[in-house]
Amino acid sequence: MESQDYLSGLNPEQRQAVAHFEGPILVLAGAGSGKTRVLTTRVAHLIHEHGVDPAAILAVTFTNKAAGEMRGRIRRLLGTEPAGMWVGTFHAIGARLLRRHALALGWSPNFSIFDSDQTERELKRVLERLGFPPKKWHPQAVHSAISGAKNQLVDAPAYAATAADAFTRVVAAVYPEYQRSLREQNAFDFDDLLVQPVALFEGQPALLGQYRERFGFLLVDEYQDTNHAQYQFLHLLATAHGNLMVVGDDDQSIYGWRGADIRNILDFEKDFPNARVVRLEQNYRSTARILAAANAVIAQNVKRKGKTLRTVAEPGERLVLVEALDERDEADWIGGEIEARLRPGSRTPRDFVVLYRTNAQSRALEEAFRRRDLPYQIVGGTRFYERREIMDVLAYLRLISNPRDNGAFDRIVNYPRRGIGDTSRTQLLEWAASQGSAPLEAALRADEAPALRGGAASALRGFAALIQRFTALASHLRVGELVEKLLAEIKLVDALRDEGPEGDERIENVRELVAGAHEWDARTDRNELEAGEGQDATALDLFLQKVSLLTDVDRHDPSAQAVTLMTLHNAKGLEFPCVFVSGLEDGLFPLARSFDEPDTLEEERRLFYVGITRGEERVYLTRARSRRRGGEVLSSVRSSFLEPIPRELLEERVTPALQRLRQLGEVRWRSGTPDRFGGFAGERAAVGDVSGVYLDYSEAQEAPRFIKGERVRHPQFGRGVIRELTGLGRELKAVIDFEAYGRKKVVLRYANLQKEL
DNA sequence: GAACCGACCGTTTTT
DNA sequence: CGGTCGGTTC
Repeated sequence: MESQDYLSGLNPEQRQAVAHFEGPILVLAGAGSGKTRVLTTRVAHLIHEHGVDPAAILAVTFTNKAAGEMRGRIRRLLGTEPAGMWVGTFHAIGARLLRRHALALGWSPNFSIFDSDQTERELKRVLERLGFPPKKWHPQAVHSAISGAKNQLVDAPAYAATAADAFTRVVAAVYPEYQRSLREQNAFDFDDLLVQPVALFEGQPALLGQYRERFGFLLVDEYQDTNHAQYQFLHLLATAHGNLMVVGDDDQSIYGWRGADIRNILDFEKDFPNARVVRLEQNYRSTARILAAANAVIAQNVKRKGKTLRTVAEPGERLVLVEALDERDEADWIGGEIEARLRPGSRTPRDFVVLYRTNAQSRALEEAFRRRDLPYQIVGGTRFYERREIMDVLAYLRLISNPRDNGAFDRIVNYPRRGIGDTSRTQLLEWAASQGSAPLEAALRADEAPALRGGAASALRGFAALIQRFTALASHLRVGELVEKLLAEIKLVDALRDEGPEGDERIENVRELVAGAHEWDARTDRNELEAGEGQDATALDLFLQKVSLLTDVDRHDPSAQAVTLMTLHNAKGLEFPCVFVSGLEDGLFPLARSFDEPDTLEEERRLFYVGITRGEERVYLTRARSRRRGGEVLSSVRSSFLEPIPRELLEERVTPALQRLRQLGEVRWRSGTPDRFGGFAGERAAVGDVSGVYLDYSEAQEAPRFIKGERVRHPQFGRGVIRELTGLGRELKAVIDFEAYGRKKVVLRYANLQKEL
């Protein structure tokens, strides 16, 4: 292969980036500007032209799937496997490092990775143990506080030093305990996969030196979404030689809420003063009209590096702006439009994607698609690996792999039922704690526990023996065989069948898991097992760690003949001929809470920008006049995000149902104005559907109006300050910090609040 | 020890 | 509205 072969198809800027050899480089790559191509081609170029050893390259991608694709494309460019190159997400790379060096940190290589669910269960246990009622201090909230701290590389002592109010003091107490119990269980949470490698490197300069030497070239995709821990990780490795290429787009930074720091990309040139900067502004994906709309939207943002996408593409069709009656009508219209455009040979279901802001919106769409028999695949929402039956099987596997995983033990000790109830379980756990041993160990010797009934004790022993037997099997069986043997042994399918109708779907899911395990066996050759990951990890360990890091997007199959349904967040990096962005209503998109802070509103807007720029040929922007949200019907106004789009780019339509309604004339719609309630724009309207006639029964608001931050007096609780206002009309609720009673939520209709002057 | 039933709660996005 | 949790009952 000659380098001009793969360089010839590139534009000058792309070529500049690809040809860059040593030193730091920032590639600001607009949507659809061919950044994946630049990344992969540069890797190929490094290897082919500069003779860089593939093993000296570390490439970070945003999803596992992207990692696989990148490796594949490089292989095709080179004609050989880039052996030894590391490609993966930050989390996967972190897990890989930890597997190699777990012992140095006090973990062993068969560690469990706790997902949010397991993390929150563990936090709940810790909260209880420390005497904080989990009802008052939500494990979820504590989790997000700890997660935020970890992503900022703030450890437990540092956190405690800054804890100021009641909540942070609780977190400060929980954090070290939680960390201790992770270690006790030989487990890491997601955030640890980023934080612990940094701790490892910082604690062991010699080891860091080895990796610095090994990874002479680093490449990072989606750099705008890195958080501080990831930043630190990269800098530890890259600062010495400076051979770091980061690719990203500040306009597509959408993960601020999980700690991503947009400053990482904005300040790259400060971090590396000698950095080269290349801008990719030529878009190859979308029509000129789609691009013009996207540019108009993103131009509203203040905090950006500033770039404008160009295209030589045709103007294309105008964007279609659709107004529907409600979410059902919206979904139905979308389904109808897709159906009408399906032409075998040209448009097929996989050409379409429907995007939404919140997962809850998928329900109406799903129903509409079912009614029409349109094939669809939902990405996200209830994830495959979070389904109960899957979690159950995985809990078995996790316990087999890591006998100290107490969460897994707890989950399956009595599933399928083996006569071990809460009482026996509690007794066992207490006894185990008093002995200082893990529950599984204790179960093995359950007959020595004084408090346990004989029946329970022997059931526990049987269970522990079963796990032990499979632990032995795991060292030489392939994962697929192991799972099948396990399922037969515990008779899970029978248990599921007994659960009645929904058991069938669960059985299907379990079968899918088994198939997945076999597939994984087939793809993972022995070399990888032996060479890559050290002697101590079994195939099962690797499988589990891999599975824990899989995301929904990884399971998305773009070749399946189905319409894709997913959140805007999940759509990053993907493209489709036809894109629907739904729910464009103030309060939903942008989401109500984001109105308060300009930064958050800008992030929301970037999300919209991401949505529009997914489209190649056609973009639809849909909204509903009223929408059911959590039991109440809200009427809403069009999203303010639509305003900057020039009218001549748009074709406005209404759904047939709304059309009919308009012809009936004279309907009093009291569309809500962005209000002083600080919350959802719009007001509650009781909408009755009587043969297609919608009536507005919303009530006059007689209650005095309150605003966020206002001082009020409550007949019972005394003085306080309004912190949050939610719900509308009669359902308006306020979260108030009372001077004497702390935080309470009250319904204004009943509370009889007075303004405090 | 398990099944059923009612109360309550939350509702952004994800590795 | 839907799901989870806790309590009650068999």
